[in-house]
Amino acid sequence: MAKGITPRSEDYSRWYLDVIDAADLAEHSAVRGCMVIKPNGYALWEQIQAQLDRMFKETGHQNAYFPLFIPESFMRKEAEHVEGFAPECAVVTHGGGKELEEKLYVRPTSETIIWSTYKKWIQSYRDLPILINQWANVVRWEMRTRLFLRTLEFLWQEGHTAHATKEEAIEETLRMIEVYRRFAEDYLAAPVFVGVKTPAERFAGALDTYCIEAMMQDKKALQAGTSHFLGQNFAKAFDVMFQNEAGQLEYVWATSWGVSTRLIGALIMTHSDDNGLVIPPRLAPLKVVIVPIWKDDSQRESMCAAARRLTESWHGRITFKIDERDQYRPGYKFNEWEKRGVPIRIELGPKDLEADQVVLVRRDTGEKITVPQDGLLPRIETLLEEIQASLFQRAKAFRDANTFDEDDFESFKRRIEEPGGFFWVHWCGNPACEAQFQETSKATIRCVPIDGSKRESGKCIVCGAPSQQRVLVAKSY
RNA sequence: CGGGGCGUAGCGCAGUCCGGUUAGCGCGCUUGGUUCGGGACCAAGAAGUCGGAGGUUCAAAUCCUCUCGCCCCGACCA
Repeated sequence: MAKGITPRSEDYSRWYLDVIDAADLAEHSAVRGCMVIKPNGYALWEQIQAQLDRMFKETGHQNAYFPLFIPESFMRKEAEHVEGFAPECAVVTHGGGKELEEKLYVRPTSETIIWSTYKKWIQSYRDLPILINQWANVVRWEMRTRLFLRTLEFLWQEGHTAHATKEEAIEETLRMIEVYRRFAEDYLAAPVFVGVKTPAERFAGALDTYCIEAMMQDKKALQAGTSHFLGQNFAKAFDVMFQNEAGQLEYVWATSWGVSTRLIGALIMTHSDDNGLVIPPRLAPLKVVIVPIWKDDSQRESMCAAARRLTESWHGRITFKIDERDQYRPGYKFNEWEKRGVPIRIELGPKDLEADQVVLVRRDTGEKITVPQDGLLPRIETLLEEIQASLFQRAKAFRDANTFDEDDFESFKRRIEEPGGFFWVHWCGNPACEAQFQETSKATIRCVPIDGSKRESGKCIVCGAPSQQRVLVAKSY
C-alpha cells in the first residue's frame, strides 16, 4: 500500500495539503474533527457535485433547501430514527440570549424536517411523486473523527422522495443506488459491490438500506453511498396521507439517499500512490498542466509564448494551466503537479519546439509519450479516457485479487487479519451469527448482493444452518 | 470516558535523563548571484512568551506541583 494514504489526518494534510487541510482548525478542540476545504479541494468537490447533479436531473429530480435546525419534537416523532440519531446530535438550547422553549437539533439528516413539510404539500395522488434533492451540510457528533471519512460536520446531498405506491418507492430506491454505482465506477473509477444492509446495519427508520461498498488500498471496505426504502414510517410519523384515484386515503411511501465528502476520501484511498494524489480524469478540476522548459530569460519568453500558441484553441474545451513560474525548476514543478494528481503533464522544451512535438506524461503510470503538436487536443482527450479506464481496471483487478470465498470460520478469522480483504461467506440470516462475526473478527457484514451473484447453497459459517446466499464480509472504515 | 504518547521559529524535530555561554538543526520564507529536460547551489538575512501558572535554585526548556491543549489506540458511525 502506498505510504501516504493511511487514513490519518496528518498524512492527508501533509500529503495533500492543497486539497484539504483540517489542521488549521485543530488548534481549537471545540472544532476538532471539522474540515477546512481549501480552494483546490473544493474544486474537486464541485466536480463531484456537478456530475451527480446532472445524474439527478436526468432521473427527474430537482434541488431544494430545508432548514438547518430541527425542533426536538420533530426528531421524536419516528421512534427508531430518534433512537438512532439523538446520541450523535448537536443540540441548540439558547437563542437570542434566552433559553429556548423547545430545543433545536442541528440536522444529522433531514427526513424529519422534510416530512413535516411534505405533509403540507401532499393531498392528492396528483401531488406525487415528489422527487427532491438537497445539497447541504450535516452534523454528527462522532466520538472519533477521521478526515474525509468521518468528520463532525460534512457536506453531502440527500434525496427525499415521496410516492403513491410501495412498488414505485422501491423502484426509486434501486434507481438511485444504481446512479451511485454508475458514479462510483464511471467517474470515481472505484469498483463497488451493490447490496442491501442487514437489519443490524440499517439506517434508523428504514425498511431497507441499499449501499455501494468499495475496497480501499489497505483492503478495508468503505461504504460510499446509501439509498433507503423508508416504507410508510415517516408518512405515519408525520401523518402524511394522500387521496388515491378511488378517493381513499393512504399513507405516502418514502425513500432517501445520500453521498458525502467521504467520496473524496474514497477517491484518495483508491487511487493515490507514493507520489501523491491521482485524480480520475473525469473528475479532475485541472486536466492538463503544461510545463515549459527554458535556459535563460529570452528562451523563457519564447517557450511560454509557444505554450500559449499551442493551447490557444483549448479555452472552453478542456481545463489546463501553463506553469510559467520562474522561481522553480522543471523537476520541482513535475513533482508538485504529480502530488496534486493532475492526470496529464505536458513537457515543452526547446528540443520539442524544434521537432514540432511535445512530451505527454501520464500521472497514473508515469509513462512519457512523445507526440506531434499537430492534433494534440484530440490525442489528449483520448489519453484522458484511457487513463480513466485504466484506473478503474487497476482498482478492479486489485479488489478481485483480494476477494475470496470462505467456508470455514476458523480459517476466516485468520485470513481476515492476514492477508485481509473481502470474503464471501454463507450466513443463515440469524442476527446472533452476525454478532459473532463482529465480536470475534472485528469484521462486519457489508451487504447482501442484490444482483443475484453468490446465490448458492451452503452452510452458515458460524452455526452451520442452511444458507442460500453468500454475503460480503470485511473490515471497514 | 479508559490506556499510551507529545507540547521548543510557519512546518518537522534535537536539546530535558545528569540545571550552567547569546536555545540549536532541517525544510520553508526574504535579498543577491549562478542555475533551469525529474524535488538546484552559494552567500547574506528575518523569524522563539521553550503550552500556561506557581515553586526550588546564584542560575530552569531542563527539577517539583498544578493546569491547559493536542495526537494515537478502544467504545459510536456516511
